[in-house]
Amino acid sequence: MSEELSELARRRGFFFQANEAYGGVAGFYTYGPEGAALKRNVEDAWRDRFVTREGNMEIDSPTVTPEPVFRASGHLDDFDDMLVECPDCGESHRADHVVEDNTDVEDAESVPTDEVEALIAEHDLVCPECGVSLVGQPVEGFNLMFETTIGPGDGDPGYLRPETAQGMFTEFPRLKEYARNQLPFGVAQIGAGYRNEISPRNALLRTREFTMAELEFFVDPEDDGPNLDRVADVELPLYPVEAQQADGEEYLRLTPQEALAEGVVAGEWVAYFLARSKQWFERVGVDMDRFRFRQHLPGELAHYASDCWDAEGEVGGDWVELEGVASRTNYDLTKHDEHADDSFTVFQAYDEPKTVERATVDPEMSYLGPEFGGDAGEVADALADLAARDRSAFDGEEVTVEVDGTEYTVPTEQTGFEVAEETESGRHIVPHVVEPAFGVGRAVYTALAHSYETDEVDGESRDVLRLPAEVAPTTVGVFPLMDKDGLGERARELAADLREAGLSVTYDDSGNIGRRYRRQDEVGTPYCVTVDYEALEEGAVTVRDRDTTEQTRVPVEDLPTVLTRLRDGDASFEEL
RNA sequence: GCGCUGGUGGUCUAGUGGUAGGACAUGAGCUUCCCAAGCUCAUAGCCCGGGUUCAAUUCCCGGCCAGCGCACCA
Repeated sequence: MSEELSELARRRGFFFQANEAYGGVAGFYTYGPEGAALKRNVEDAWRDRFVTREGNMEIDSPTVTPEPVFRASGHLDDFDDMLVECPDCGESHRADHVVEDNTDVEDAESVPTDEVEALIAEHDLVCPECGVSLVGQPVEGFNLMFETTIGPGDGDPGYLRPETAQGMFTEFPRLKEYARNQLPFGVAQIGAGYRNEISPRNALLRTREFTMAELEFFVDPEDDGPNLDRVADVELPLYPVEAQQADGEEYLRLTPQEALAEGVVAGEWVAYFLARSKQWFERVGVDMDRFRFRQHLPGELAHYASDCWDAEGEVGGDWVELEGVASRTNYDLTKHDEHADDSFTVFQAYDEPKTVERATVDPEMSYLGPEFGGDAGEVADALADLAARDRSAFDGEEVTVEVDGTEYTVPTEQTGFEVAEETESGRHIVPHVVEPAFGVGRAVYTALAHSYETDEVDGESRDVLRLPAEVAPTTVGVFPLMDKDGLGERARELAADLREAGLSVTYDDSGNIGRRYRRQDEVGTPYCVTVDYEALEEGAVTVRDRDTTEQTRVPVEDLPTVLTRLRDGDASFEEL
């Protein structure tokens, strides 16, 4: 199955290994003419669904990203695996796991590699596979991010982004302004991501450079969720943790409301995006009989996620992850708020301003300065913290605070302590994020695999890609029945007219008519138009439907409208 | 990264220590004309490097790539 599909993909120009003229390198693919058109159409459909129709905004941020961003996001640490190889059997093991499993060391992942080597020597650890000693074997860090240098010389370290999401997070301070500080709002991006996979596999399914389409949807967790009535009729095939642990293949088929009511899905926005995702996958050609949402097992969750559902499609007997809908909580924005200079919060006004009592200090610095010298500033900060935390500490004559292990005692009258009423009109919150993140190449591959069929027409087998008309690389093939008696000229003219009307058109006059139909079947062209003698006389042509191979006559002047409606799903072939 | 298998026109393949044959596809011509028709002609190939040899696409070693399994990982 996947072999046939790869062969078709190569032969017909959907996708193929990149740089083959130089031997090629694993994990990189070029989309050929058909594939690039298909991919673009899939992306356009995604943009239509998750940007335009949701009222979200789209950005386009750099792929090269400076190191501090990933230090903040956690990718520098958490995308870095320590590997140690057995000298005897050659197995590679996660060095931190070997240490954690055999010593009382916890969180070995955060220990430097040379110390991990020392730990292995100290405890005389052995290969979990064959029992040979690992002492003296080098422990090597392997970070899945591609590293680069920004600028000349040593420059600044940078990385190719492993996800587009960080672009939405790092630019959040400006984006929230564009959203006029109103939650919820969503920011989307379609673009390349990079992961230096140890072992790229399965054509487009695990590559080192790949296109993702990600939506970061920022919400106030205390606000109401989406209007689920709009997706009330969508049935979600859910495969929750409990079902997986019971080793069952039983899926729950629930609407978003039911899934929430029964506690299967925790978040309203997650439920909403699962429904929208399912609709979108169906729209671009994923077979709903080979589709499910699988909940991440606890140990499977990424470092930033509290809950995650994967959209999966079955290809060749394996389930392929197509999308992850993750609750990223406020992890990322909080991290960037800590590490970066700007503020990653949104001011949420209360319905009614609140009056609160607040304990504050206004220390007399002309006293603290001479008394504590260079530590005076920190003492003042400590007093402010203490006031907010425990106002009773200021009841006596003196107040004592601790800074870096040293105690400082200050007369209360010098602290400017007071309890005052303040009016609060709102609060600054760090929004939570719900993230539907799609692998575009995986969606394209799965749509191809699910569309690919071999059937029989008049006893002859034919390969056909039953891609939805909306995403098919070419919408219409135009053929002269024969290239003579003016049929060719008329057909070329018609092809040009249809292109002018915005349709993707292929012209073909080579070989007999049946062969030309089969060529278009193989690349998934949904409609073919043939110019015959009657067309010259009556001004009507035959339109042939890919899936049924049936034909009907349509007046030439109606053709641009009819074909456009067919492509956009505003009409069906049977209605013609 | 380890193991197994493989790498011959665009695609799929046969075969050989003396540089290769087929099928499909593609292009031209004739013919035919609404579902892969026929004939003629044409284009086009032994993954890369090293070794053995008079001679390597073939044998050996290494590499790269692919598929699968393991490991790793979204």
